[in-house]
Amino acid sequence: MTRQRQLIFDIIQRSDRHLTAEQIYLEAKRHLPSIAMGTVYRNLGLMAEAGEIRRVVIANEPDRFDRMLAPHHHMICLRCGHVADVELDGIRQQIEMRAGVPVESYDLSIRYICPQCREIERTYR
Amino acid sequence: MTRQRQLIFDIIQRSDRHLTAEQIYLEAKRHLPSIAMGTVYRNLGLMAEAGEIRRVVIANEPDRFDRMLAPHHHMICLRCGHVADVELDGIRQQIEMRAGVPVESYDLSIRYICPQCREIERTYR
DNA sequence: ATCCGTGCAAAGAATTTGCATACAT
DNA sequence: ATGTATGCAAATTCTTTGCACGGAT
Repeated sequence: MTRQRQLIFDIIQRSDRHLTAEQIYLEAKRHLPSIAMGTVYRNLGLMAEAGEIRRVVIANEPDRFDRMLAPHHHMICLRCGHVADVELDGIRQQIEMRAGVPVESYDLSIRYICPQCREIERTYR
Repeated sequence: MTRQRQLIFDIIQRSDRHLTAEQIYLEAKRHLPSIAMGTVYRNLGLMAEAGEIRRVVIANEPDRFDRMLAPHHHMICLRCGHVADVELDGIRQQIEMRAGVPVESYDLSIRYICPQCREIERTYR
Protein backbone atom coordinates (compact mmCIF):
# COMPACT_ATOMS: atom_id res chain seq x y z
CA MET A 1 0.00 0.00 0.00
CA THR A 2 1.91 3.00 -1.28
CA ARG A 3 1.23 6.61 -0.49
CA GLN A 4 -0.39 7.20 -3.87
CA ARG A 5 -2.61 4.17 -3.59
CA GLN A 6 -3.77 5.16 -0.10
CA LEU A 7 -4.52 8.64 -1.36
CA ILE A 8 -6.55 7.40 -4.30
CA PHE A 9 -8.44 5.07 -2.02
CA ASP A 10 -9.18 7.83 0.47
CA ILE A 11 -10.42 10.21 -2.19
CA ILE A 12 -12.96 7.64 -3.27
CA GLN A 13 -14.00 6.86 0.29
CA ARG A 14 -14.45 10.51 1.14
CA SER A 15 -16.55 11.31 -1.89
CA ASP A 16 -20.23 10.63 -2.11
CA ARG A 17 -20.14 11.06 -5.86
CA HIS A 18 -19.10 8.82 -8.70
CA LEU A 19 -15.70 10.07 -9.71
CA THR A 20 -13.98 9.57 -13.02
CA ALA A 21 -10.31 8.63 -13.16
CA GLU A 22 -9.57 12.16 -14.26
CA GLN A 23 -11.41 13.74 -11.34
CA ILE A 24 -9.57 11.46 -8.97
CA TYR A 25 -6.30 12.32 -10.64
CA LEU A 26 -6.88 16.05 -10.32
CA GLU A 27 -7.87 15.77 -6.69
CA ALA A 28 -4.91 13.52 -5.94
CA LYS A 29 -2.57 15.98 -7.63
CA ARG A 30 -3.58 18.65 -5.15
CA HIS A 31 -2.20 16.54 -2.33
CA LEU A 32 0.61 14.80 -4.16
CA PRO A 33 1.55 16.93 -7.17
CA SER A 34 3.96 14.42 -8.64
CA ILE A 35 1.37 11.69 -9.05
CA ALA A 36 0.89 10.41 -12.59
CA MET A 37 -2.26 9.59 -14.49
CA GLY A 38 -0.90 6.12 -15.21
CA THR A 39 -0.52 5.48 -11.51
CA VAL A 40 -4.11 6.47 -10.93
CA TYR A 41 -5.41 4.16 -13.61
CA ARG A 42 -3.19 1.33 -12.46
CA ASN A 43 -4.32 1.58 -8.88
CA LEU A 44 -7.95 2.03 -9.73
CA GLY A 45 -7.77 -1.11 -11.81
CA LEU A 46 -6.05 -3.08 -9.09
CA MET A 47 -8.36 -1.94 -6.34
CA ALA A 48 -11.44 -2.60 -8.43
CA GLU A 49 -10.07 -6.05 -9.20
CA ALA A 50 -9.45 -6.70 -5.51
CA GLY A 51 -12.97 -5.60 -4.66
CA GLU A 52 -11.83 -2.66 -2.57
CA ILE A 53 -13.67 -0.20 -4.76
CA ARG A 54 -16.24 -0.57 -7.47
CA ARG A 55 -15.88 0.33 -11.13
CA VAL A 56 -19.06 1.84 -12.51
CA VAL A 57 -19.37 1.29 -16.23
CA ILE A 58 -21.70 3.61 -18.09
CA ALA A 59 -22.05 3.32 -21.85
CA ASN A 60 -20.24 6.07 -23.72
CA GLU A 61 -19.00 7.58 -20.53
CA PRO A 62 -15.61 7.26 -18.89
CA ASP A 63 -15.61 4.73 -16.09
CA ARG A 64 -16.38 6.00 -12.64
CA PHE A 65 -15.34 4.71 -9.26
CA ASP A 66 -17.39 4.11 -6.22
CA ARG A 67 -16.77 3.08 -2.66
CA MET A 68 -18.25 -0.36 -2.04
CA LEU A 69 -21.77 -0.03 -0.83
CA ALA A 70 -24.66 -2.44 -0.77
CA PRO A 71 -25.35 -3.70 -4.28
CA HIS A 72 -27.02 -1.04 -6.31
CA HIS A 73 -27.23 0.34 -9.81
CA HIS A 74 -26.63 3.67 -11.41
CA MET A 75 -28.62 6.08 -13.49
CA ILE A 76 -27.11 8.97 -15.37
CA CYS A 77 -29.03 12.14 -16.11
CA LEU A 78 -28.95 12.97 -19.81
CA ARG A 79 -28.97 16.69 -19.09
CA CYS A 80 -26.64 17.32 -16.17
CA GLY A 81 -24.68 14.07 -16.15
CA HIS A 82 -25.23 13.44 -12.49
CA VAL A 83 -25.03 9.79 -11.52
CA ALA A 84 -27.62 8.60 -9.03
CA ASP A 85 -27.76 5.35 -7.13
CA VAL A 86 -30.81 3.18 -7.42
CA GLU A 87 -31.62 -0.14 -5.83
CA LEU A 88 -32.74 -2.76 -8.28
CA ASP A 89 -31.97 -6.02 -6.60
CA GLY A 90 -33.50 -9.08 -8.09
CA ILE A 91 -32.46 -8.04 -11.56
CA ARG A 92 -29.59 -10.46 -11.59
CA GLN A 93 -31.77 -13.42 -10.69
CA GLN A 94 -34.26 -12.24 -13.31
CA ILE A 95 -31.57 -12.32 -15.89
CA GLU A 96 -30.24 -15.68 -14.81
CA MET A 97 -33.70 -17.17 -14.83
CA ARG A 98 -34.62 -15.94 -18.26
CA ALA A 99 -31.24 -16.48 -19.80
CA GLY A 100 -30.96 -19.93 -18.29
CA VAL A 101 -27.24 -19.74 -17.57
CA PRO A 102 -25.11 -18.31 -14.78
CA VAL A 103 -24.22 -14.67 -15.29
CA GLU A 104 -20.61 -13.77 -14.57
CA SER A 105 -21.32 -10.08 -14.30
CA TYR A 106 -23.33 -7.40 -15.95
CA ASP A 107 -23.53 -3.67 -16.34
CA LEU A 108 -26.73 -1.76 -16.48
CA SER A 109 -26.56 1.87 -17.58
CA ILE A 110 -29.80 3.69 -17.22
CA ARG A 111 -30.29 7.06 -18.82
CA TYR A 112 -32.97 9.33 -17.47
CA ILE A 113 -33.78 12.94 -16.75
CA CYS A 114 -33.33 13.76 -13.11
CA PRO A 115 -36.12 15.59 -11.27
CA GLN A 116 -34.34 18.95 -11.27
CA CYS A 117 -33.58 18.82 -14.95
CA ARG A 118 -37.10 17.64 -15.66
CA GLU A 119 -38.39 20.70 -13.83
CA ILE A 120 -36.11 23.02 -15.76
CA GLU A 121 -37.24 21.41 -18.97
CA ARG A 122 -40.88 21.89 -18.00
CA THR A 123 -40.30 25.54 -17.18
CA TYR A 124 -38.66 26.56 -20.42
CA ARG A 125 -40.71 24.56 -22.83
CA MET B 1 -29.37 6.54 -49.98
CA THR B 2 -25.91 6.24 -51.45
CA ARG B 3 -24.22 3.12 -52.66
CA GLN B 4 -22.04 2.89 -49.57
CA ARG B 5 -24.96 3.32 -47.22
CA GLN B 6 -26.98 0.66 -48.99
CA LEU B 7 -24.01 -1.68 -48.83
CA ILE B 8 -23.51 -1.14 -45.11
CA PHE B 9 -27.19 -1.66 -44.50
CA ASP B 10 -27.23 -4.87 -46.54
CA ILE B 11 -24.21 -6.29 -44.75
CA ILE B 12 -26.00 -5.88 -41.46
CA GLN B 13 -29.24 -7.36 -42.78
CA ARG B 14 -27.48 -10.36 -44.25
CA SER B 15 -25.56 -11.16 -41.10
CA ASP B 16 -27.00 -13.06 -38.20
CA ARG B 17 -24.14 -11.93 -36.00
CA HIS B 18 -23.42 -8.73 -34.13
CA LEU B 19 -20.86 -6.95 -36.22
CA THR B 20 -18.45 -4.30 -35.10
CA ALA B 21 -17.86 -1.22 -37.22
CA GLU B 22 -14.54 -2.67 -38.22
CA GLN B 23 -15.98 -5.98 -39.34
CA ILE B 24 -18.55 -4.11 -41.37
CA TYR B 25 -15.85 -1.93 -42.84
CA LEU B 26 -13.72 -4.89 -43.88
CA GLU B 27 -16.66 -6.67 -45.44
CA ALA B 28 -17.78 -3.50 -47.23
CA LYS B 29 -14.27 -2.97 -48.56
CA ARG B 30 -14.45 -6.30 -50.36
CA HIS B 31 -17.35 -5.01 -52.41
CA LEU B 32 -16.40 -1.36 -52.60
CA PRO B 33 -12.68 -1.05 -52.01
CA SER B 34 -12.65 2.72 -51.89
CA ILE B 35 -15.01 2.96 -48.93
CA ALA B 36 -13.64 4.78 -45.90
CA MET B 37 -13.88 3.93 -42.21
CA GLY B 38 -15.31 7.38 -41.54
CA THR B 39 -18.12 6.71 -43.98
CA VAL B 40 -18.94 3.48 -42.22
CA TYR B 41 -19.08 5.13 -38.81
CA ARG B 42 -21.07 8.05 -40.16
CA ASN B 43 -23.66 5.83 -41.77
CA LEU B 44 -23.91 3.44 -38.86
CA GLY B 45 -24.56 6.40 -36.60
CA LEU B 46 -27.20 7.84 -38.90
CA MET B 47 -28.99 4.56 -39.45
CA ALA B 48 -28.97 3.73 -35.76
CA GLU B 49 -30.34 7.20 -35.05
CA ALA B 50 -33.06 6.67 -37.65
CA GLY B 51 -33.98 3.33 -36.14
CA GLU B 52 -33.08 1.37 -39.25
CA ILE B 53 -30.50 -0.65 -37.40
CA ARG B 54 -29.72 -1.12 -33.77
CA ARG B 55 -26.55 -0.16 -31.94
CA VAL B 56 -25.56 -2.75 -29.37
CA VAL B 57 -23.54 -1.24 -26.56
CA ILE B 58 -21.42 -3.64 -24.54
CA ALA B 59 -19.22 -2.33 -21.76
CA ASN B 60 -15.57 -2.21 -22.71
CA GLU B 61 -16.30 -3.55 -26.15
CA PRO B 62 -16.57 -1.71 -29.42
CA ASP B 63 -20.17 -1.06 -30.40
CA ARG B 64 -21.86 -3.66 -32.52
CA PHE B 65 -24.67 -3.35 -34.98
CA ASP B 66 -27.77 -5.41 -35.33
CA ARG B 67 -30.65 -5.60 -37.71
CA MET B 68 -33.83 -4.52 -35.98
CA LEU B 69 -35.51 -7.50 -34.43
CA ALA B 70 -38.01 -7.85 -31.67
CA PRO B 71 -36.72 -6.21 -28.51
CA HIS B 72 -34.06 -8.32 -26.94
CA HIS B 73 -30.83 -8.11 -25.00
CA HIS B 74 -27.31 -9.32 -25.50
CA MET B 75 -24.88 -11.47 -23.62
CA ILE B 76 -21.22 -11.68 -24.44
CA CYS B 77 -19.15 -14.75 -23.71
CA LEU B 78 -16.07 -13.91 -21.68
CA ARG B 79 -14.04 -16.61 -23.41
CA CYS B 80 -14.90 -16.54 -27.10
CA GLY B 81 -16.53 -13.11 -27.33
CA HIS B 82 -19.59 -14.41 -29.09
CA VAL B 83 -22.65 -12.24 -28.61
CA ALA B 84 -25.90 -14.08 -28.03
CA ASP B 85 -29.42 -12.72 -28.04
CA VAL B 86 -31.61 -13.21 -25.03
CA GLU B 87 -35.18 -12.16 -24.41
CA LEU B 88 -35.61 -10.25 -21.19
CA ASP B 89 -38.70 -8.17 -21.73
CA GLY B 90 -40.24 -6.64 -18.71
CA ILE B 91 -36.88 -5.45 -17.48
CA ARG B 92 -37.59 -1.91 -18.52
CA GLN B 93 -40.86 -1.76 -16.59
CA GLN B 94 -39.05 -3.34 -13.63
CA ILE B 95 -36.51 -0.60 -13.72
CA GLU B 96 -39.09 2.14 -14.09
CA MET B 97 -41.13 0.76 -11.25
CA ARG B 98 -38.27 0.46 -8.84
CA ALA B 99 -36.51 3.63 -9.89
CA GLY B 100 -39.74 5.58 -9.82
CA VAL B 101 -38.97 7.76 -12.83
CA PRO B 102 -39.28 7.36 -16.58
CA VAL B 103 -36.26 5.74 -18.16
CA GLU B 104 -35.06 7.34 -21.38
CA SER B 105 -32.99 4.36 -22.39
CA TYR B 106 -30.67 1.83 -20.93
CA ASP B 107 -27.95 -0.60 -21.85
CA LEU B 108 -27.55 -3.96 -20.29
CA SER B 109 -24.29 -5.82 -20.91
CA ILE B 110 -24.32 -9.33 -19.59
CA ARG B 111 -21.11 -11.32 -19.38
CA TYR B 112 -21.29 -15.07 -19.21
CA ILE B 113 -19.58 -18.23 -20.34
CA CYS B 114 -21.34 -19.78 -23.27
CA PRO B 115 -22.18 -23.50 -23.16
CA GLN B 116 -19.37 -24.50 -25.53
CA CYS B 117 -16.75 -22.57 -23.62
CA ARG B 118 -18.14 -23.88 -20.37
CA GLU B 119 -17.68 -27.39 -21.70
CA ILE B 120 -14.12 -26.69 -22.78
CA GLU B 121 -13.39 -25.23 -19.39
CA ARG B 122 -14.81 -28.29 -17.68
CA THR B 123 -12.71 -30.59 -19.83
CA TYR B 124 -9.37 -28.96 -19.20
CA ARG B 125 -9.73 -28.14 -15.57
C1' DA C 1 -25.15 25.67 -59.94
C1' DT C 2 -26.06 23.49 -55.69
C1' DC C 3 -25.86 20.41 -52.04
C1' DC C 4 -24.90 16.53 -49.64
C1' DG C 5 -22.04 12.53 -48.82
C1' DT C 6 -17.61 10.74 -49.64
C1' DG C 7 -12.52 9.70 -48.88
C1' DC C 8 -8.71 10.84 -46.42
C1' DA C 9 -6.09 12.04 -42.81
C1' DA C 10 -5.77 14.13 -38.63
C1' DA C 11 -7.69 14.83 -34.13
C1' DG C 12 -9.91 13.16 -29.89
C1' DA C 13 -11.02 10.81 -25.66
C1' DA C 14 -10.10 7.22 -22.47
C1' DT C 15 -7.07 4.04 -21.14
C1' DT C 16 -2.95 1.03 -21.22
C1' DT C 17 1.84 -0.02 -21.41
C1' DG C 18 7.18 -0.08 -21.68
C1' DC C 19 10.86 1.39 -19.38
C1' DA C 20 14.25 3.54 -16.42
C1' DT C 21 14.23 5.13 -11.86
C1' DA C 22 12.95 5.56 -6.95
C1' DC C 23 11.47 3.41 -2.79
C1' DA C 24 10.65 0.32 0.79
C1' DT C 25 12.09 -3.95 2.77
C1' DA D 1 20.24 -6.26 -3.08
C1' DT D 2 15.88 -7.08 -4.59
C1' DG D 3 11.55 -6.40 -6.11
C1' DT D 4 7.64 -3.86 -6.79
C1' DA D 5 5.37 0.58 -7.82
C1' DT D 6 6.16 5.03 -9.69
C1' DG D 7 6.53 8.89 -13.23
C1' DC D 8 6.74 9.84 -17.82
C1' DA D 9 5.78 9.44 -22.44
C1' DA D 10 4.48 6.88 -26.13
C1' DA D 11 1.21 3.64 -27.84
C1' DT D 12 -3.53 1.71 -28.37
C1' DT D 13 -8.24 1.46 -29.27
C1' DC D 14 -12.40 3.17 -30.82
C1' DT D 15 -14.60 6.87 -32.82
C1' DT D 16 -15.33 11.57 -34.59
C1' DT D 17 -14.40 15.48 -37.48
C1' DG D 18 -12.60 19.11 -40.93
C1' DC D 19 -12.07 19.73 -45.44
C1' DA D 20 -11.69 19.52 -50.41
C1' DC D 21 -13.66 16.93 -53.95
C1' DG D 22 -17.04 14.14 -56.72
C1' DG D 23 -21.72 12.91 -58.18
C1' DA D 24 -26.45 13.33 -58.36
C1' DT D 25 -30.36 16.54 -58.95
